[in-house]
Amino acid sequence: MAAAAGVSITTVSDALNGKGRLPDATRRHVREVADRLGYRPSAAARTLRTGKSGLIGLTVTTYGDEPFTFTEFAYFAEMARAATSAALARGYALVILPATSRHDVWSNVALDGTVVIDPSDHDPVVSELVRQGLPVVSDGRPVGSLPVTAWVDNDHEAAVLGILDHLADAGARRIGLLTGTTTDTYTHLSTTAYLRWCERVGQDPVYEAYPAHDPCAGAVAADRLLARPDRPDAVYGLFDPNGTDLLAAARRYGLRVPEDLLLVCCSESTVYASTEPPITTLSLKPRRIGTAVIQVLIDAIEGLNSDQPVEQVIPTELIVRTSSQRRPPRTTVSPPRSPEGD
Amino acid sequence: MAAAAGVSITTVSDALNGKGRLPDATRRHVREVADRLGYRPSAAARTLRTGKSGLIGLTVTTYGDEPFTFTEFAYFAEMARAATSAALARGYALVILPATSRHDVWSNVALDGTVVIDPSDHDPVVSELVRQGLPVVSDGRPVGSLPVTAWVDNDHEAAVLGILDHLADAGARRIGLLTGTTTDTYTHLSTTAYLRWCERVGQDPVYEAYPAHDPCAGAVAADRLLARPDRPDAVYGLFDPNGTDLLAAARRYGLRVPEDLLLVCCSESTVYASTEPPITTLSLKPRRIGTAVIQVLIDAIEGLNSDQPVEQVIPTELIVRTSSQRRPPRTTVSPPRSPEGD
DNA sequence: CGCGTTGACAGTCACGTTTCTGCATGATCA
DNA sequence: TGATCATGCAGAAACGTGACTGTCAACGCG
Repeated sequence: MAAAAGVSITTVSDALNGKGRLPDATRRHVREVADRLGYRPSAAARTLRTGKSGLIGLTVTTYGDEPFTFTEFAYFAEMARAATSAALARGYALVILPATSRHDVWSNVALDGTVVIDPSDHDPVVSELVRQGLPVVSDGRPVGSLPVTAWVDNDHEAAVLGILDHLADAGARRIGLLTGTTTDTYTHLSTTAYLRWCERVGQDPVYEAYPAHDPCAGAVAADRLLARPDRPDAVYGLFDPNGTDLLAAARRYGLRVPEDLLLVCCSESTVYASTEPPITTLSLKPRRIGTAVIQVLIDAIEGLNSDQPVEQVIPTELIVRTSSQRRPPRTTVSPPRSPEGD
Repeated sequence: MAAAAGVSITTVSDALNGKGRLPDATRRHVREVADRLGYRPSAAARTLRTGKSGLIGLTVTTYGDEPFTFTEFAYFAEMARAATSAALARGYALVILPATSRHDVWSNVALDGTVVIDPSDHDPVVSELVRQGLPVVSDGRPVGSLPVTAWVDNDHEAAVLGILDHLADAGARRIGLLTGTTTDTYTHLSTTAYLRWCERVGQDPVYEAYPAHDPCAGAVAADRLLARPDRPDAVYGLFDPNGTDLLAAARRYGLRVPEDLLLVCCSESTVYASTEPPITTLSLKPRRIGTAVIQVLIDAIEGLNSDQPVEQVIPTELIVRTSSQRRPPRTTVSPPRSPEGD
């Protein structure tokens, strides 16, 4: 390349990167020759020299045996898509990596930083990355003493309390919860918020837990919840498929929604807008979370705000539909209390 | 690192890579020191030296302004997940990249090869990659003279013909099609197969087309289709959300499914198992496609079968549910004719 | 005893950048 | 006119690895 343009390697580098002291004529000449030859600088060599690869790792911690759960819930897909877009806009690309601690894959790729979705307690991958000095930003408040650089999350407790109040306002006397058996932050915070709410209003908790990654178990748990002698007259489901599962279970037991059973579930799926009846959902705003996570991470990579750990709270949105209203449906959108702005 | 272990750089390299002629004692010693120091060989340097990065690009060509459509259809998410798993199992990681021809992102990452989902005609990114000598495998038969290394696809024509026969067998007299306005292979092949089938059996084509990336347009098109004076008594929808859209439209017009209207749509979503009624879907088996694409690509990268271009056809699966059966539903699974085995 | 062979490493180069330093050349100025 | 200085570029080091090549001792064998 340098030879073809009749200049030195230095001149080529300076011309293409806009550095050095070169007259515009030389710069144009070099670029022209580069274009003609289809020359592309080697990313590997640049990474080796500069120490920056422009790559960001993306990990979803999972509980099943499959290494990934992109498709499991719409939340992950939405979040990943937003993160990819945001990273790209700042010149970074996302590498999908497994949450397992198998070093061979992780150490084979030069990363500038990592996004971890819903990290578990004492995640070995996170510890290793932090030890290497790489910034790690998590989607989801880190459990225990996980040493992440920053995190972004919703206020899950406020969201659950808002939903329970909403259901109580709609006339619910005994609100049930469909929750998970896993120990991640989301499940934990949501469940304890529910229990505290029950205690406050003096209602006996009515809930069923199941392994959230098992779609069959969700349907069974929904059925169990509605088969109980202390059957609830309103249910909030923590996971995306709970809405359809609960709807099917209600149908089996001859319960009309919303007349006999009020229903809300946490989901990003649009199918709940056209179920019969449409189901009220809580959106965690994965697009905003994905974008925020990437911005914070890239800021850390580029040393833009290394003063203190960043903790960002994204408000949720309750999309009220027929399933949680005893009165005739109004298709309005009302956000729950959100502790902080964006 | 070399100094810490008291040996030369060469010895470290040989010890960690299992090469050279070293006694096991030295090998163990070096590995022990490496573990203790938390030493990881530089991926960038290795890539520069070996010319292999262990990274595979993944691109979804899109038609909207958003750079990605992972979440748009469950197909993409499933396919991407399977591809990620398969790549990982062979020591490769996936990098999500935009389908745009902006060079700056593409040339900033060292790729060993690329997976392109549903490439459009004369895709500039594909041409550029092939020119660089990188293997490119596409999900979807390439249009025109797109110079991909290999491709994997379903036999969309056979699938459509199978569905139309299935609907005709169930008593349909006039079968309609909900299709797209885009020019991708899937839409094109499916639509022409429909038109040929109509010609063969002597039925006037009844179809509505809409821009597939616009979710609102889908609902409108479904409505249009059922509002026509020559209203079909069976409809096949080419895209994932068509099932719920058509179901909602049928409800508006007071049409019972399957009594007044038979319904099939192409989807990977499980929601159609629990709609009212459950809807028959065609699965393109995205997991098998994603796995196959990665295997073919990595084989090409590693030079395992460079003898000839690989073209692989994955059979589809028709999941028959209530919506396409006039007789009482039997929940059986019957694959359509599939031209080749796997 | 001489010679080839093998084991066990160390030395060195090259991968393709970026970046720092250095060297001409011509212009400016005292 | 000689000193200073900006300009325009070339040279060379370094990034950390992997693949050769080289060296030196020990050893077997005729």
